[in-house]
Amino acid sequence: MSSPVVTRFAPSPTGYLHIGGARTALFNWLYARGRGGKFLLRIEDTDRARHNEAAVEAIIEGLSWLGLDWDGEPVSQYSRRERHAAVAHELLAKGAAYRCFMTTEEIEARRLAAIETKSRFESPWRDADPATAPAGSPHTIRFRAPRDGETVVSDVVQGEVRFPNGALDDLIILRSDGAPTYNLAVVVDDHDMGVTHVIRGDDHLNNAARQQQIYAAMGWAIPSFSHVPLIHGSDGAKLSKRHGALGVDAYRDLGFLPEGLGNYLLRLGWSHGDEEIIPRDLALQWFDIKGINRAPARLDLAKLEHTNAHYMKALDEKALVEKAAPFFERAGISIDDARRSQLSRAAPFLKERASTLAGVVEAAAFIFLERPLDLSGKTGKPLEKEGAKALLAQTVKALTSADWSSDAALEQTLKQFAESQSIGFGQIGQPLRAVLTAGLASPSLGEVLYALGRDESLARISDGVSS
RNA sequence: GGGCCCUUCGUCUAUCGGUUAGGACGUCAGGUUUUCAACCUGAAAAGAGGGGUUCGACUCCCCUAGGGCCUGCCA
Repeated sequence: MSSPVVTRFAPSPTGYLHIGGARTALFNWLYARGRGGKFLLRIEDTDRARHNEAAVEAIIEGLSWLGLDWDGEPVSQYSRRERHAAVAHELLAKGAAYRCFMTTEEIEARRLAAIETKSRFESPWRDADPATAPAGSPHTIRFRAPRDGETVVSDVVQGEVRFPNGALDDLIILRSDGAPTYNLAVVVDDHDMGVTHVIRGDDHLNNAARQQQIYAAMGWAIPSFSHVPLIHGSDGAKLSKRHGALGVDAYRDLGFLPEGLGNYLLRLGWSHGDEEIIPRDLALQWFDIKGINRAPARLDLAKLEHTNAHYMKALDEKALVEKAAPFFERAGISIDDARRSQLSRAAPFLKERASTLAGVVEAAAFIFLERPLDLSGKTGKPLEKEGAKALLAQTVKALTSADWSSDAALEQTLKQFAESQSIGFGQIGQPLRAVLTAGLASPSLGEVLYALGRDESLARISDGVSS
């Protein structure tokens, strides 16, 4: 019945994978992979200045990090420029395009005049006798777009969008240096690559009309178009640098997991009933273009964090330590074997309290404090209480002979100790927490002791007693 | 200026003519508690405005306002 789905992601190499681009890539990937189709990658580097290896690498890294794999090699649009030029000449031969000898100044003047008279911008060469052309002069090739009537783009997201042809002028498809322009290149490449579904940002909706005219002129089948709304910043304006992170690499460096960012991006502008947590396998099952909203969505960091926290909790100890290690290194805490084992003991409680990998570093700060801890000021206050230090000294004794194999056992020891002294847990808990963590945010005391380990814990308490 | 798109709680969204307009994040208030979180319970919070169509509109149509995209020998 229907032919296999082929989608593509076609970013221009800007130096990073834009967060909005990541979302359209995700949509394309899900649509293709969820239907046993192909997902292709093409770099829109028609403009020579954009033909830049490092920028391509950044996009590839971003996609890989997000777990979006593509079929075949990434296609460089630049490398296909001869094919594009050939199509331009084919259009010329068919009479669907013409040579235009206008200079930049002439174009500028005509354009202003067209706005002035509210008429369609047109090149005088559109209807000129080719014989009158100044032979050998530099010229562009323009597409001969229909003057009258309308072009109707049937968009899966936007519905039927009608463009009066009078508003669409004859665009240049081949520059005077022989290089193709974007609108020609996209059409030729999408056709040659067998793309069946074009899913892209709605900043291209207007282009779709022009592109459709080229498809028609070439007699090519028009792919299914889906123009998805752009992502906006928290103030509703187009996402830009002042809104913060733009590239997915920046979100990675902030400590977000690809699963978390991916889930968040998926829910931004797309929904499946009331579902919020949608792992990749369910996304593959559920994703459909029909669920995409028509209104632009704003990026909300708080919700991203919440979504990410969910995936943090799903990480096992080993993965958590592995993934968080670079964040510790960056904070100047090198992770040796001893620290690695402290971290993995603490992992179950750390991941409960951190919504990002960077947050793990904060949550684990109490573990890597250097002895002796700074107990000055408010931090040491619980120690000033009558009998607090004596109580701590007793606690050391109780803990020395305790079972250190689990946080629950340690918690139990502390509870029993408090009972044996007939005091409330708070009385021992407060000074103990002070000397163990110097007042930093930390998990339950059993967990703190277990994470620090016997030697470090007892040393910290003794430090406190003699402070 | 012209063409096109959009408009439900602060934010992401559900609703496909009949609902007390639902959920999630965030916020606030309680609970739990040895700190910070997490967690649990509850609350406040929305159909941009105006006209139609209809027995009945968030839902369909029109206008207005606001926002966005395009209008390049950029993509």
